[in-house]
Amino acid sequence: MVEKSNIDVVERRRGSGVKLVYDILRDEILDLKLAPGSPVDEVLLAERFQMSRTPIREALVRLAGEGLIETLPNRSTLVSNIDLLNLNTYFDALVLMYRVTTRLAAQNHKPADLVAIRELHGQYAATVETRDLRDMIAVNAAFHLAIAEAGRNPYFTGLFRRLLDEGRRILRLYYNSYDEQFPQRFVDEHAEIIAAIERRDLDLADHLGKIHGEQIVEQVQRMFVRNQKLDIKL
Amino acid sequence: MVEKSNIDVVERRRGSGVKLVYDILRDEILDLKLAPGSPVDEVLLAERFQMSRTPIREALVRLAGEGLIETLPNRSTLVSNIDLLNLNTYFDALVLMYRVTTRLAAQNHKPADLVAIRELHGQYAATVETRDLRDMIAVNAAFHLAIAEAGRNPYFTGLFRRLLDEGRRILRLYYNSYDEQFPQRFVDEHAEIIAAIERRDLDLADHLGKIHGEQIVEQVQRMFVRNQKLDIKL
DNA sequence: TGCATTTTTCTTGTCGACAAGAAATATTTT
DNA sequence: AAAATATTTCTTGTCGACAAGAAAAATGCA
Repeated sequence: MVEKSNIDVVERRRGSGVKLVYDILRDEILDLKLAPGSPVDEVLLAERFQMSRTPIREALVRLAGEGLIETLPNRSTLVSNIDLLNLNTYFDALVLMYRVTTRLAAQNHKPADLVAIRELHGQYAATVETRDLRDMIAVNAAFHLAIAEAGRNPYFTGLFRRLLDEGRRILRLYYNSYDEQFPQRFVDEHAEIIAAIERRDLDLADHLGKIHGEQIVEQVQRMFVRNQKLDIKL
Repeated sequence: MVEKSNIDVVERRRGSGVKLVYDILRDEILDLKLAPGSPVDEVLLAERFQMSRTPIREALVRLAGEGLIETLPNRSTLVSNIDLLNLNTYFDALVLMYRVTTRLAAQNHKPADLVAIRELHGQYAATVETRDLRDMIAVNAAFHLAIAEAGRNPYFTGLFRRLLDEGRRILRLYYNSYDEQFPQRFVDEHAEIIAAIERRDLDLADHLGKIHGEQIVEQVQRMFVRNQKLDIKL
């Protein structure tokens, strides 16, 4: 009979460790399981993931490249803070990317893209029913990313992905005050956007993307103001 | 008298090695001193820079994060190829960023920004006189980046920087067929852009940015076609 | 000779150990 | 007791060595 050690030393494929650590830490940062400003200790991570500091460090370098962590030379590395003072620059970029990606999707999409988009649209509608915020944020991001992919411009898709990631953190900040009525409206707007893309109506797609983006922005700003009034520390 | 070794073992500040390697390799890639597709050997680089593979690797991970090199797992790492088939998506993104950054600069600039922009404008005019293409490309990029900085949206600035970097590589491909008449026109257009920014005329700045971007695109496309006719391998 | 298989080589991926830098703590000096 | 200085501690940065994986070369076999 094979003896099973109580410490799981998992056999990993060479090279997979970095991706594992990167993916997990990235999710934990974006879901605010790791609070902004909290320290990221290489030695602790090495113990936690049962590997040496080298692959841990590589994952951290990648995360730093995306701005998710910050490295203070010779001292420590921290989870990046969310810059709430410059939220407007974030919103500017987000709305423009909503417009551009939706417009390009109307222009460049192929039939297979619409299948994928509709699939995610259905998933989003389902998560709205369950009222699970984490799923809603994730599926909504995936839905809009699928539209961006259909637009076939990797430069825009890349920036959009980063903006949606940052949005995961921002939305999570407002978890409690999340207004439960607006998701249904978003489902309808998503449907309109899909229709415009399918009809290849570039200007309408652009316009709907703009409205949709601006409504999300407005919603977040309202939550922001309300939280400030409630004196919630950010 | 102090004896000087013929091997320069330079005393470096701890942590500076990565930045050194990163900066040099980045420049060499963007100036096409390292040809797209050519191998990047960690051991060779370690010997060249007189340091161990660890900091070399960290620099390479960062370059990979920006898409400048590609890593084939367990095998080799290469300088990324320039995707000439999808040039149009590149141009789409570039023109939009020209527009957006110029518009935002008109909206958000402060007096100090204009000083910096004008300084680079002067430098650009000077490099046009010398007809040194490498300087022209670099200073032109710096000029437009300064405008982007004045727009104060780091998301746009980041994407724009990457696009201008990629442009360094693309322009260098066409070095020989570079048309010597258009730089002077660009100097004049730069002056118009500065004036629009100073007047805070958002729509005009946007429009001029668009025209300027499209003219660069047109120029590159013309060179592209001419090179294809001449049967130059790309 | 032509093809499959084994061996070698070459490059990357991972490790454990040590050094350097900065902050925190302890010590000395006035 | 307060300030300056020395020491310790803690985390990151770098190193040299070795292992793993894949391609290339060499070998064996029909």
